[in-house]
Amino acid sequence: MPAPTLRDVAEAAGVHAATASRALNPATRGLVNADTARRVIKVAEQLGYRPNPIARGLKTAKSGTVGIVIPDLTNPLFPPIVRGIEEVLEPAGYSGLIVNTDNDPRREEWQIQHLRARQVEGLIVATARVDHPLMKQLQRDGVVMVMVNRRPEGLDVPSITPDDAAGVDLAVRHLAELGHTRIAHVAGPPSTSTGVGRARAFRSAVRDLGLDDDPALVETADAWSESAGADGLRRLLDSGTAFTAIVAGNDLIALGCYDVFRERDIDCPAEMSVVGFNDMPFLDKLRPPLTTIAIPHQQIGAEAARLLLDAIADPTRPARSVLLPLSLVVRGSTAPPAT
Amino acid sequence: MPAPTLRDVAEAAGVHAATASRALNPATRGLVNADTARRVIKVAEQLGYRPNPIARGLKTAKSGTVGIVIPDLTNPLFPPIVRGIEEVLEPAGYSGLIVNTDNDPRREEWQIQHLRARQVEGLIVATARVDHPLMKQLQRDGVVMVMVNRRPEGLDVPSITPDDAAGVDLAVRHLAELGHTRIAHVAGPPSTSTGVGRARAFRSAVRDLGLDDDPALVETADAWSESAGADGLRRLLDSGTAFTAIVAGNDLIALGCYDVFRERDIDCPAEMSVVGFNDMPFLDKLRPPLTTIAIPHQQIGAEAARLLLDAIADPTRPARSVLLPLSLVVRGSTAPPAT
DNA sequence: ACGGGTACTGCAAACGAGTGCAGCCTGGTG
DNA sequence: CACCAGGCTGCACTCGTTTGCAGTACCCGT
Repeated sequence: MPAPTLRDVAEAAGVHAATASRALNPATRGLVNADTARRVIKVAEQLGYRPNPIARGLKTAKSGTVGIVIPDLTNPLFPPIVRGIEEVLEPAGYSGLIVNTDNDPRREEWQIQHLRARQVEGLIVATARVDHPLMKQLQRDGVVMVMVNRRPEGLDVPSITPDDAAGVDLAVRHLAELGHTRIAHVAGPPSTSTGVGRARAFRSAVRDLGLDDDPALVETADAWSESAGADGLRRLLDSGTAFTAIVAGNDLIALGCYDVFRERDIDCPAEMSVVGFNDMPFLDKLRPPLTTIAIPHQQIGAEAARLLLDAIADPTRPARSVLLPLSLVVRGSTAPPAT
Repeated sequence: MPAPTLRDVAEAAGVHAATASRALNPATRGLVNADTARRVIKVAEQLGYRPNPIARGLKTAKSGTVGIVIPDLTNPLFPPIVRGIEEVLEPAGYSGLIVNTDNDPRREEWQIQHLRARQVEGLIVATARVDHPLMKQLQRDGVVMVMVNRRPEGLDVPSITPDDAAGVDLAVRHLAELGHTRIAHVAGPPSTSTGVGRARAFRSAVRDLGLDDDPALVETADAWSESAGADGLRRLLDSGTAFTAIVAGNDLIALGCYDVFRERDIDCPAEMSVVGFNDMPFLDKLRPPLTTIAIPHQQIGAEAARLLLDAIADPTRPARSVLLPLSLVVRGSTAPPAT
């Protein structure tokens, strides 16, 4: 038997479809006699009626879906964010459509086209680059969206980002307290807001704490990856600059540092300390376990979803952005410098 | 300006909406004059017309979406599978709706209800338990679905599973070749088909190779988790049974073993070898890097999606199931037994 | 008794696309 | 010249739901 429709319910309850519709919708229930409403609801339940969101969407121009655009679901950074998003979307009756862009702008554009064709009511975007024409375009088109994790510059869009500056400060301060004075930074790619932001924060933290602020101490990796991180550290080491600790742009870059440690027989943490960023899963299983900055991923997702729902409800509301506090997780990769 | 509709296109091309519809649909294009068709298509392109899948879905009772039911997206096992799924869904014009069940049957039921309400055309289910009444129910209801990774017993549903038996055999054989004769198994929970399946395969591999087939050598963990794995190994160790190598039910359980090694000061691999199962990311970064059985996750997902699309196209086609081959990845956690 | 609320409920028209059926025109044939 | 077939195109209805408007019935006050 096909799924019961609103008409079936109405008929069974002896009312017109319109009345049934009103009775079933909490917002319009007040318009119908309380008894009638009760009866309709009971019948609907008995028949196992489920409103057809497609038909509803056609009429209301609302699909009850939002697009979630991430570079790569396989990156352990994102699943918790997605969890957070769904956690708040779901009770609100929304579902998320997840797409991967593989960091490919063409693919991204295609995917977003596709999402828009599917009538998503909003977008949660985790693929922001510093200069991101597509995002500008979307904003002009009046697509409601919120950025997570990263954000483009000069674009007035709500965003949820970890408080990178505070995080970097935490890392540098920790190393300073251990006694390090020459601390290096292997930064993320300058095409990402997080890359430049953390680098900037690093310099200022170093200055604030009165440590050696030597430009030679910062090197940028050209991707958020292990191998790029390893390359970065190699360049740093080869340059001859002296340092006893490293703040890595993120955990993957820190992992790259581990590779170089092994390759060059550097003892971590005895000879060299390193702190990561993000607190990916399983970092505590490394040898040595990685000291890192923890980001409330799930909370980021949840907050982003909340912002998006707000924006959907009232698109005129001014963009609001949230900075989430981070925390330092001390494990085994940091120690006082060798004397 | 609102998105152009079929009517807009028709009007701009000077034809009736019905004609435009036929011209745009490759299947019915033959019904309209080739020139007219070309004109309509061109106008559609110029206006940037995208058919509204909601409206289309209403008429055709097809939503172009399939549900993907997984226990927990945060488990690194699943993202690659999801990638694989989307990889084949996407070119076929379908999208996937991902839901998490948290291994909670009530939640699972609720989520699946929700998916069905959203008119998904099929389900890819990764949460199968050995005895799974809900799946039986769904099958009776004629929901087309395919199982990935695990499968319930006594249910005639297409499924894609790794060839667990072959994988376990690979692991045991590897250890045997290194010279181990007393090999233990920390199995996954018996409520999952993979748990019992691998345990069964373990016993038979051990027998085949003529090693000690001692029931005391297998202990079951009551979850696929690190802590459950650790508990399992502790019980095994405390029982006093002697063994020099462990086949873990999966990588997380192996990770739990690592915890116990540290806790009891056991040197891996010198005193104890261990091999995992699944080849999660970052296993190579552990100390020692974990030897494990690699599963073609992405391929599993892709294959599952293909099966599902087939089943959607022709629901009468008999259930077909696929067993995917595994491979052994030798890293640092296995070595010859201490003499 | 009548006018004016109020409280419901039904009617019908949407939303955007797909589709059976009927009608148009054209060209060819007898 | 009449007729028919075939090739295109348009009409109108449908999918399931929402919603403005109109209508009915009832109650109240004057």
